[in-house]
Amino acid sequence: MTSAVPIGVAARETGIKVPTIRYYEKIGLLPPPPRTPRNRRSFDDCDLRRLKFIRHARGLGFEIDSIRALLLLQDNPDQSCIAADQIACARLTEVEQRISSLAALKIELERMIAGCKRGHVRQCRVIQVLADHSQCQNLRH
Amino acid sequence: MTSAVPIGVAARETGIKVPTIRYYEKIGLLPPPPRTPRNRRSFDDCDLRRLKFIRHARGLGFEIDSIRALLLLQDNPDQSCIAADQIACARLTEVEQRISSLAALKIELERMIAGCKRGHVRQCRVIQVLADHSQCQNLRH
DNA sequence: CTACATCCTCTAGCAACTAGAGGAGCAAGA
DNA sequence: TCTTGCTCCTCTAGTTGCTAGAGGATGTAG
Repeated sequence: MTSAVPIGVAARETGIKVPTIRYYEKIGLLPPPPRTPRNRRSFDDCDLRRLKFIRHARGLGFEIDSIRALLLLQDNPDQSCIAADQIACARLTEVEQRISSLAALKIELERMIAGCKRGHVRQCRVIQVLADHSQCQNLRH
Repeated sequence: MTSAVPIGVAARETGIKVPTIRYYEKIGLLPPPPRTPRNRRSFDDCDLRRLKFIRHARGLGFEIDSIRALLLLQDNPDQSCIAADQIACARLTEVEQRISSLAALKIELERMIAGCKRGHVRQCRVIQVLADHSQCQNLRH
């Protein structure tokens, strides 16, 4: 009903910036929408749904290639969804690893900052720890 | 004593790849080392320490510009170290924010995956949630 | 009639590297 | 002697996911 909106409206509705929408079209995430006689892109509800899907997935940190795979699955609803599950699981693993490595960094940074007496650089614990990795508790980085 | 090593050895000692060391020189993080008569870079202990400092800071997620500032402080040990402290604190805040947003993503991904019955894409919860943001508990992303 | 908004295309830039082309010098082995 | 292999050099272009800007067309409002 409301279909056929220009790119600016599509951007407002989906929260994706205008150049980014064009970029998604260029890399083939979004099928090229039809053009008006004045050569303007004209997006329908289906395009908007697709754009929202992309935005949501990007918000969850999925890479463009994963999103491409997820969209392909969405386009073929009779397929098994094991692939979608795998992509989501892989992303979950990534997120878990990232969280644990950031947690370690947090501890290191806190130790650094706590040790700093706010005097001269010569005695600054932040600089000292950076200069000498062996002063780190956590050896993973 | 052991000074004056070529770039390959410097790379091995510091754990930074050869092209990356050249890159750091190019962007001015590392002063251009002297060359041998055969035009080879020759790194001394001071360069190696600086490279290790950079590697450690990169490992902690500091951006190049922050590292530039930290190195400048290290080069002037009589200055106050408040600036170093501020850079570290800013990084800590970033890390904390990143952790909490990743924690939210983790919950969302887990909910998604738990809801998936591994049947057809048509009923796949992963795809459904991506397609409809309102099904998300967490509205931050 | 002019200002403003919206759209179009195309190119170039960001961070922080990484990969590859194309070339040189030197030592050890066949 | 020749070849293989290692290290080094410079330079350019690619990566990811956009973002910014140039330069131009068209429509509407005042």
